[in-house]
Amino acid sequence: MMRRIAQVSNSPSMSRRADPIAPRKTPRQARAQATYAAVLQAAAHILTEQGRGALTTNRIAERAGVSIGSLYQYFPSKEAILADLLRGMRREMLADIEAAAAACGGLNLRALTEALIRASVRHHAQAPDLARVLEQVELELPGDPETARIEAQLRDLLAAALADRGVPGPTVAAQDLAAITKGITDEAARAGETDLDFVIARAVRAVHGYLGL
Amino acid sequence: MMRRIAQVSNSPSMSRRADPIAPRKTPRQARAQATYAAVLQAAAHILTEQGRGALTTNRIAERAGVSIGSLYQYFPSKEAILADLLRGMRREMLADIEAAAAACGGLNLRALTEALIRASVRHHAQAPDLARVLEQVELELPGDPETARIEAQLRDLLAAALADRGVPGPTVAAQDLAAITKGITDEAARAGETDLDFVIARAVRAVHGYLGL
Amino acid sequence: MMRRIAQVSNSPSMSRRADPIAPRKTPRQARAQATYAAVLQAAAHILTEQGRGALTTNRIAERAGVSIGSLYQYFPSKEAILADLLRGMRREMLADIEAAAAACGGLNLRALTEALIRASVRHHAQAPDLARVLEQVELELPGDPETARIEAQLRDLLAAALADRGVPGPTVAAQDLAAITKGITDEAARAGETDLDFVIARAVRAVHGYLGL
Amino acid sequence: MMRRIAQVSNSPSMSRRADPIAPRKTPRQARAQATYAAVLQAAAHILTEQGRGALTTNRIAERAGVSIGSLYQYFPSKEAILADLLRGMRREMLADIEAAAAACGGLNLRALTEALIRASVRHHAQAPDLARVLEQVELELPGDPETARIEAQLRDLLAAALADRGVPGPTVAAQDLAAITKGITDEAARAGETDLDFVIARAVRAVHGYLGL
DNA sequence: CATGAATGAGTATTCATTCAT
DNA sequence: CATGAATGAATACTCATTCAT
Repeated sequence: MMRRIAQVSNSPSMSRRADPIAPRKTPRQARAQATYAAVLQAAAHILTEQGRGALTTNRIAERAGVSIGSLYQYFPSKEAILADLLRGMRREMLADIEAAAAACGGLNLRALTEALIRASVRHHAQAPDLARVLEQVELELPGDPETARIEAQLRDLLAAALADRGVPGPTVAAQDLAAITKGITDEAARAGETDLDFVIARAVRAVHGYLGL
Repeated sequence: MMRRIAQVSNSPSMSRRADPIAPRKTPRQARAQATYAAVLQAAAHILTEQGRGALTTNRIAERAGVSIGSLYQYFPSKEAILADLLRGMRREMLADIEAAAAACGGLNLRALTEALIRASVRHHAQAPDLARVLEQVELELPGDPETARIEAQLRDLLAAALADRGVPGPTVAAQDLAAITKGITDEAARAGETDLDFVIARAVRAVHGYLGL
Repeated sequence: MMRRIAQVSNSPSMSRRADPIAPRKTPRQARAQATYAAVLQAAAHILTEQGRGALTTNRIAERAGVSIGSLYQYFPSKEAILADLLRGMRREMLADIEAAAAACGGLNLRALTEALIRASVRHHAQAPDLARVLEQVELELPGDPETARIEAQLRDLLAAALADRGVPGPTVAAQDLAAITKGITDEAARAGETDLDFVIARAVRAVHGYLGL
Repeated sequence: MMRRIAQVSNSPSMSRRADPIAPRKTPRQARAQATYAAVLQAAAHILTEQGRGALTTNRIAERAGVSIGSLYQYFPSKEAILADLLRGMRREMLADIEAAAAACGGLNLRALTEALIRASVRHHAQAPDLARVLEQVELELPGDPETARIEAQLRDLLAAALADRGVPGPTVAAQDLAAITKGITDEAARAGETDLDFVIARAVRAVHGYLGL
């Protein structure tokens, strides 16, 4: 699978002081923007290459070519950096899936699910290690409302699309569809597979079978 | 899903001094056996109740009612404890699946896959948090040959069973079957589902669809 | 006890570059004066409301509505701000005591001491927290000559007044008079007392007793 | 004034885990006892010689000839060390004052107050800097119940003794007696005085005057 | 063998201060 | 002059591991 490292284009909008996870302040000047992005980039790199255990704030700052003090100008804690990466990943995923769904407006269930799975696998395949780590991290992180909102939107989008096509129990079906796709993709990545289309085909077969198509 | 905490009856067979993950020495006497098991028990408890971040060797020793020195008599490092837990979990899983497969000797593909999925979901459901954490841990741990061997056995067992019933590409199919089951089970656990049979039914539907049954 | 927050009208007279405690430069323009005063105000507020541990230069600047850079235009260091506050407090105190002493030109010892104690307690009571913190700070601060001069003036003023009325050992007596007043006032503030006149009465009784009146 | 550095014989009795100020665990072995005492000794030294700003945990450990890890075996935080020193000082003070009071069982008010003042000044004079710093620190520290209890005992002891001798408003009088003594002693220490008897005489004069003797 | 005291490298985070824009 | 981004030494505290008793 091809790799493209990170989703670093998050644009924090408000300066929320009390929240330990919200970004600390909005970078206004160009230099500040660069620092902000560099920190996220560096964190993503370290996570994918060395794993969560190796993610220390000093290491992030060093890799970002930035002082530890600068890092803390923009992120109130290490967890805030992780939360930001996760948020960015979810935002991208939602955008991809929304685009795919929009492009399938009038299509039947077969075509729709295939398109969604294709988008999903492609997305996961870009940075499978990062995705896996961030999903692990999500379980320990104090929930970020923005992230929760995006995830809810994703679930609803999927469930609505299935409901439109007359799938019974669309909520559970949406969950299982996502779970099947994720399961097959992760395991394939772990096994070192690189042929995306093959992975997609198998996920599609499982989902279509699950839906009785 | 019901919970049953731990798989603590691992009995390491050889004393391998250089290996940082292999158990340090075989406890032969009763008291030693008890200490050994208590450490694993304690580690499993802490992992499920407080998460990986809370797992410290001192805490394990305290919870096990053992001195930190004694802990290090039996395990050369914290990672060795985790590796031991993982090994135990895999051993159990292999045993369960082997039993299920043996009981299905002459059965057709439908019945076989259902039995296997049932065993697998049941297994995961016993201690889903522990399983999840240990699987995360596995990615960072230096591979333990014993664990690798068990996993290979599991894959081969599954692949062989599928091959026997004429499934094409049995190795990939085995991987996907496991991935689908794991994906649906994990996501169900995360969503807080407790109706095991419902989860099993959905996994079976997906797998049967995948296999074209 | 009533509270009035700060003594912020210090007007530094000379530009002494090498001294780490002397104000950095004389603000001549109106805006500069305002900035200078705002910084002192902000520092006093933070000290009284949140204590010395919360006094950071960035926080001072923020509260003063001034950039951190501007703060350092006028004060060479955080200690300089504290020294300036202390100086201001001592100046006020000297002014109050001088006024009281002047008003008592021909009075006898009883009346004089009572007037001085009254002025002193009143002064302390305006901002007891700030006074206490600044006195703590004084012990750690490299001595500021201006402040030292004011304190010497105070001591001399008191000693002279006592000497004029025939008190033997006027220097020691002056020191003790101040110590008694400060001791009783501080302890009263700490105990949460609010009746200034009661505090004054007790200090007067002790001092008069001490002086054999 | 003579100096004798520290009150290091505190003997923590119970292991109270949640309290951020209570000692962390009771040192059982001789080596542990030594470490515990060395930390307190070192902290007292640094406080008196370099002031509170210089009191860092690493510095304490270094001066104590102990690793930073050992320090944290016995004290859960830096504040706990300060609280322990304060507690020790209060314990000593209470013991001294109790002894003095007991020795004055049937004495009249003049003799009693003189004895108490003598004890108090002597106590303060042993380590006046340490006493001052610890009293400052007390204001910021989360209150330790043990310390509060001792201080209450001290106040009550004094008030009762005064009440016994017919002093009106014995509680306020006790507070003022202590305040006067402390005020004169501190200021004398600050002025560099070394003649304890002279200090005592002046405090006695003020207190006797205050009490109308 | 068991104990638990001791170790110290490593971690997240703060804050006084500088300097390019 | 004003701004605020950047700096990095310093701080409190943790935890895997060792070793004397």
